[in-house]
Amino acid sequence: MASRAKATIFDIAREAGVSKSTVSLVLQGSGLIRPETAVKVRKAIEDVGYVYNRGAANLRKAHSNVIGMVINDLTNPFFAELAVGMERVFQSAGIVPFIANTAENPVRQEEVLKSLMEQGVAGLIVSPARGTTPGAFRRLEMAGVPVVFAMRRLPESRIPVITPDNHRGAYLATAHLVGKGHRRLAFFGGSSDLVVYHERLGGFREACETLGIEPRDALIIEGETNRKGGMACLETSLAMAEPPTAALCFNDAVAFGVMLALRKRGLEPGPDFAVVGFDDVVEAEHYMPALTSVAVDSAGLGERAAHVMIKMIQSRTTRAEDHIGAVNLVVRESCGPDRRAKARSAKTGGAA
Amino acid sequence: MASRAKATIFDIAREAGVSKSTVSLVLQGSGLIRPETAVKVRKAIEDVGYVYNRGAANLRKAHSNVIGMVINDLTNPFFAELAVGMERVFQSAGIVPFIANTAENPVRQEEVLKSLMEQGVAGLIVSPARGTTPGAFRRLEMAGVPVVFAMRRLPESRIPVITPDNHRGAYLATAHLVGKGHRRLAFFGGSSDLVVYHERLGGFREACETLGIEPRDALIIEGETNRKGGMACLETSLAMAEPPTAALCFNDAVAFGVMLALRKRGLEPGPDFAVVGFDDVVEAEHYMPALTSVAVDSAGLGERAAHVMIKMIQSRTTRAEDHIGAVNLVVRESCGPDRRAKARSAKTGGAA
DNA sequence: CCTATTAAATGGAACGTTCCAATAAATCAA
DNA sequence: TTGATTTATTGGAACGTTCCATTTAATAGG
Repeated sequence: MASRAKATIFDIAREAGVSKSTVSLVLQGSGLIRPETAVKVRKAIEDVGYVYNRGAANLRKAHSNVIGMVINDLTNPFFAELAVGMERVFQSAGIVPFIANTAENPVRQEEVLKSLMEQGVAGLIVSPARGTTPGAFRRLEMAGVPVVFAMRRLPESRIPVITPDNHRGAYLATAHLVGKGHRRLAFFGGSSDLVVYHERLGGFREACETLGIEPRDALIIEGETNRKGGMACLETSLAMAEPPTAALCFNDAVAFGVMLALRKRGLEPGPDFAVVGFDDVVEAEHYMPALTSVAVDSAGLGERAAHVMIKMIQSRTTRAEDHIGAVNLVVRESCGPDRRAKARSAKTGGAA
Repeated sequence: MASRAKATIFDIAREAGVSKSTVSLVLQGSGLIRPETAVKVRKAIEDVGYVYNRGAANLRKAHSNVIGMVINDLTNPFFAELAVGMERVFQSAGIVPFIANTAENPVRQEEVLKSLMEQGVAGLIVSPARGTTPGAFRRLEMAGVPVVFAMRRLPESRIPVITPDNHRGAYLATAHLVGKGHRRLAFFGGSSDLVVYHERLGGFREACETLGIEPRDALIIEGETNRKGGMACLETSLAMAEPPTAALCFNDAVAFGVMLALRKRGLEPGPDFAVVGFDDVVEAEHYMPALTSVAVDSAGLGERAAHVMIKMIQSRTTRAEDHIGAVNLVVRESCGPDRRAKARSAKTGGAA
């Protein structure tokens, strides 16, 4: 119970009747010490209730084994998945990553980054907060700490990026809607301060152009990237002279909002108005109706980001190639039956 | 680009033409140094691209300002909320907490705890993984590190706990069901290796007893604490001779599963079978039908836990009082209308 | 039996900070 | 002026580890 002064390797040394250097060697698992000595030392370690002081060690050693993951919104399961994916590979590499949340706040992010640096991290994986200034990572670059961006990129930056293929995802989703016979489309939610927004919107626009949808039939409404934003977008669009009949949403949360708003108006998501989401969070599958969405495999991207980081650390470089992850459209029920074909019976088997 | 050897306070000292001690004082914001000197030093700090080495400082200082939060499942928004609540208060106290995820795995938890200790944390807030052995925190107690448990408690442990009033929550929910006219009830999901389970189940049982429900009409089915578990529980219960007409679920995820399974059988959650959840996650409000659930204010509990931790650190104690957070039943649509009010026409039991 | 080689263990310096005691400079009381 | 006091600044010794250069012990080669 009494927590007497913290035990150090000197205490262990005394207990085991060896020198501090020997203890240090044992701690590092060096093969230079006689097995019986090692056993003796390990017993002493146990007896004195020793806890390794990594701070002291890092003072002498070149590199720490701490990696920081900076996430913009942990309450969003989508980003939580990303973190979990990274953790998985770090774990198997014997590294314990520390996660910090910025709550989408650039000031907070600055603090977090500073703190992590002071802690002497070996590397940083960051999903930058919205509104991050381009200079925010200058200090890190100066310090030569390897950094990779996950899920989001910054406008102009040489830092390697791991993101899903947003452009293609949006293209696929839009093509799906056109294929269902829709001719007046909308892109709901998101705002232009996010690079992701431009990527997804770009895919939407390209699909419209390629597939012969007039620009005036491709409505774009910015909005919050949550349920509320989705509800607002739908209301706005339905108030127009020639409202769209289908929408690609910036993400699933927006899509859920749109479906909620439809229901509130007595419209049925799917038959009455087609909705596609983006991200394919777990909820999407269980919604009523199940949401068609672009799956991005965020856990997989997390794993990839972690691998890249480990490589960077090993090769002591601060550069790496970008990685664009494959996406695929998961078709469920929220786009209803084909518009031009006859209405099929309501019971569609959920394609997974 | 070139990351020349890390700058230390000596480099700053040379640059500013003062001694290292002066620099140290400036870094600590001591009022002892002349303002003009401080300005000079701060400029030098900026110029050399200095980053504070907290590890070195902690070696000398009494304690670090790092606090660890160990969460059993970050992908569960419920626990993510808890983490965010804690973060909020730590932030305003100038502390950057590090979050680590154990993915409900006691072995992983052990590693995480060890790593955090080695890092020299000043305190630890833990939501223990399922199946944590009672001895898992002995080392921490020996080291005199303040620990508080959040959301979950361990069977026998002197470590302070911050949890919602599970017993009362379950009691309220059960009473609500009885008040709606249900006489054959069920408790779905969870398993007895979790203390929370016993607390919630206890509330359910007490309510049944107090309100005159026979034990044989109070069905208890253990199961996974996710959607799948909920679906399984419902199936099992409906296969019985006299199936229940209402269920209190271990948590919202189970409740969602139950509702899903009901729909799959062509039954309407609410009118045909009443469902109450526990935790009141954001989704609950938006589900179809909206889920009646016991709100526990996890962010609030997180804040409370953080406050307790800060107190403990300041008063250098490892003990504190438990705190049981208030809960309240949020009534929505998943329990349908009153049973006795309506004619007893709709038979709910053995569908199929 | 002596020396060369290998194996095992060790002492000392260094890492970047803080803190204490000591100094130097400026101010005050007499 | 002189000593006492206050105000700013400073050098040196820790803190707990790692790593290098040595020392000591054990083994092999002749």
